[in-house]
Amino acid sequence: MTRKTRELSGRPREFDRDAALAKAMDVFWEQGFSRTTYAALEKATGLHRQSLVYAFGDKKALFHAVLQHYEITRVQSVLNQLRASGSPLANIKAVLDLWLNDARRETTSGCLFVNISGELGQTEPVFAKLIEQSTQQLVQAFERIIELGQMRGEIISHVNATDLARQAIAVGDGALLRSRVSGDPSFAESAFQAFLSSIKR
Amino acid sequence: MTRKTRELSGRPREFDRDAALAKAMDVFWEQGFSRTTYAALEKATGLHRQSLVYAFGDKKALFHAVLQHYEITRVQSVLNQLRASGSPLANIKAVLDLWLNDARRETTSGCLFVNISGELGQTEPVFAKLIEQSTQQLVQAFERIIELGQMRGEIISHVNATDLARQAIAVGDGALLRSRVSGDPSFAESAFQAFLSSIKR
DNA sequence: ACCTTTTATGAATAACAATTCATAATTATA
DNA sequence: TATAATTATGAATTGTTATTCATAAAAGGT
Repeated sequence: MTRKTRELSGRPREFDRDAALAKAMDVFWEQGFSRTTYAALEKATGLHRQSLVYAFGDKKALFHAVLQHYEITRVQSVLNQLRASGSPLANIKAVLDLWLNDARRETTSGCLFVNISGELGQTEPVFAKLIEQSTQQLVQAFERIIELGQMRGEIISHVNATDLARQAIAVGDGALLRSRVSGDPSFAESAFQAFLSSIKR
Repeated sequence: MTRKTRELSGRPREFDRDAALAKAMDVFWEQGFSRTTYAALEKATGLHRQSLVYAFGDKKALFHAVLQHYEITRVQSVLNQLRASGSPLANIKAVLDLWLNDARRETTSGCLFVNISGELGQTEPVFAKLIEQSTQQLVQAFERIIELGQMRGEIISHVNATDLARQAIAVGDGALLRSRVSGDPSFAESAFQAFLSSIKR
């Protein structure tokens, strides 16, 4: 049973829920779902496993909360960057730079959603749907900014904006994945460079 | 201990090694490494788990053999397609079509290497290196065909061939991953369409 | 002060999965 | 035909990990 807010009586929680979630997120980010153990979660959060169960439910429920936390803290910032005013190409470039930072990190490298996508596949519909929704939001935001860029003559217009938006996500996902496995961010740098150059008008 | 070839005496193996490997490959392809159990491998291959151990070694060794089998049967065919004579753009298109078939499959969807990349990360250097080598071969083959395409005027030449080659891999990996999670190949179709159109001169 | 509710924590348990054991079977060779 | 080597298969066993138990502690409400 997950307790959301403090309702009435009872011993107050000694730790910060979001801080614990952030620490747990790093573990799943690094190790995926199956390989993450409660021992690792205890070490990272400094909490007793039972405290995690009280606060978030079982392992799947905790992971679900982690995915939501990622969506709020990470995906949203990318969406904000895409929706910002200013030059469409500059906004896209800024997002690619955000992703490059993720590729360059030693631990928690790449994108949590990408890292676990292969592991989960279609076996966990709840998680798949959560990831899918974020992906669609990102595609839509890319689509809008690309359309704007096409209208302003910054971006090539002989390619469909929806297709270009999906390509952007695919390049991002694939490049971050490859850089994570190789431990070398230059793959992502290269791929992003090519993408930017090839859509520029 | 893995037995490679039939040397001398002893009871002969009743099953075909490569056929068993192909069946095992499908299980890992679908479920990844951690989630794959010997029960599932027994069911898929029709073999006793101990027979698998005799033939391939423990779970990691079996998985290693599976990865090599994938490299030989799948990666090589992509490489052949890229190195084929004929129009560079047509060759690239043919590879994207191969990948689309992988995206459209219900089971064993996507690319085995991509699917397990996120799960493994850098935790298993042997597997990471195997995947990395295949990736580099693919990048090189793309690079060559793209250079040729640029010389022939089929492909845009204001973008570096190496960067474009890495972008091609990134788009392929990312698109297959997204289509696998969503169960909808249209994402990959879209992304590939955009890639082809945007590199065409 | 007492009861109820919630959390903290050490310990137990239960489920599952990889590995190993033990034995029979099948072949080549001496 | 006896022996060594290898495989097939049912049955343990070992190890790991998520989950649950049990008890103490810390709050609010009456």
